[in-house]
Amino acid sequence: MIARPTRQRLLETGMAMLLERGYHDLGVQAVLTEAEVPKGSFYHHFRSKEEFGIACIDLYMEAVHEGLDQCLQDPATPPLQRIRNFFEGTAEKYRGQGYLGCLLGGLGQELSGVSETFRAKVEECFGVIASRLAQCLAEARDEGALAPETDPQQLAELLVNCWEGAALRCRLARSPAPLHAMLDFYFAAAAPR
Amino acid sequence: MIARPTRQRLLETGMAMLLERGYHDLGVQAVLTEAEVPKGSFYHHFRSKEEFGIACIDLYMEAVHEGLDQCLQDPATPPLQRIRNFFEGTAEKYRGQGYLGCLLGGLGQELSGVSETFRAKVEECFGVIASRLAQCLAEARDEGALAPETDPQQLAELLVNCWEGAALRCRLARSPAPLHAMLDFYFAAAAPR
DNA sequence: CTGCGTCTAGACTGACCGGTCTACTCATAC
DNA sequence: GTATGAGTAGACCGGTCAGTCTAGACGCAG
Repeated sequence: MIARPTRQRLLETGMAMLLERGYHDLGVQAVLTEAEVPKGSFYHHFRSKEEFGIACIDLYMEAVHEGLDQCLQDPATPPLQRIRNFFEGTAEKYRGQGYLGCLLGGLGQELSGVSETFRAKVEECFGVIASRLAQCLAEARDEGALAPETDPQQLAELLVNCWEGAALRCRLARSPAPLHAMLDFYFAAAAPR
Repeated sequence: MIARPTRQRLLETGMAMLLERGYHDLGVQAVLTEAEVPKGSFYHHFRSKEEFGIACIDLYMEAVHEGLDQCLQDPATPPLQRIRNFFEGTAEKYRGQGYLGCLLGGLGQELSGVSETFRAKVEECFGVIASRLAQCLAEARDEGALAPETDPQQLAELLVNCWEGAALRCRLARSPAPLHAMLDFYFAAAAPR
């Protein structure tokens, strides 16, 4: 017996609640109540709240990778458009959550001054995402859709960072406008002159 | 008697500690210990922790406005360069704090899902900053340094948002590189083609 | 001097925190 | 049948939280 439902339910509930409330404002008990799981089960599946938080990030990243898989590997679409599709899809996801922004950005901001574990985790996640985008940007460059002297990794990091800024603002303003404005600017600027 | 020293010391201490630890991880007692102030004084000067947090943001904004005053009103410098100077100065400030990023971004991320007071406050602050930048961008446009069809307010909001993203990443990576990369990209892209 | 408001001082309160503990259920193995 | 171990159940623990309360220090007005 793997008791997948309980553990999975905890993670899904936790991921949603962490996005809304952040880490320190979210008590373990609140997750348990929401997921209708007793405390003993929680500490059976997770050694600590911190480990639980990290596991929630892992679950979040699974979804991100799925999105990247779906968008970035479509050979029928030009590489830059694939990237744009990925972010448009992400914006759509945000909409469904009430424009609460990105879990990585949220936990990264809140915890990176206080927990080396979370700081390193979130930083690593951003690096991984950027690397996948960079691959696609390199393709775009090789096809001539970007200037030949482009550094794909740096351009990808920049994209991720600006996206996170736009996601923060979308969270503050409860609006998708900052997301789309940022994408428009970025893709207009990245194209070779 | 205004007892400026105590109140001021609390705010300065609180501002620094909020930047590092965030709101919920920071106990009132920790601020008191650091500032060497007894609890009675704290609740004499502030009605609650929330009011204190807002006051810390106000103090932070005072410094931001000083920076804007210094940089944006220099008639000897072209408008776009003035803006760049402001952000370079801000990056320098971040360096002195160990690259902990921006207090507005930090508190905005952590609290906007949980406190309407803080959400509105931070959103307002970003709007104010963007408006001041927009004025300067309008000047730049009128001088021909930007395309005539530029919307200064939108371009300013974009700048603020992307800056916050870069500031988050600089906090995560403990490095100024994301800040400068973002500025390079922005100013290269904003110039008319 | 007395009286009063501002500010300092810190013990104290009740709620809630993360985490532990023991007891229990139940499916499977023998 | 009995034993085993994963998972459920929630009472309980020490510690910490934001906030309150009473007491006193200090400057000033009369």
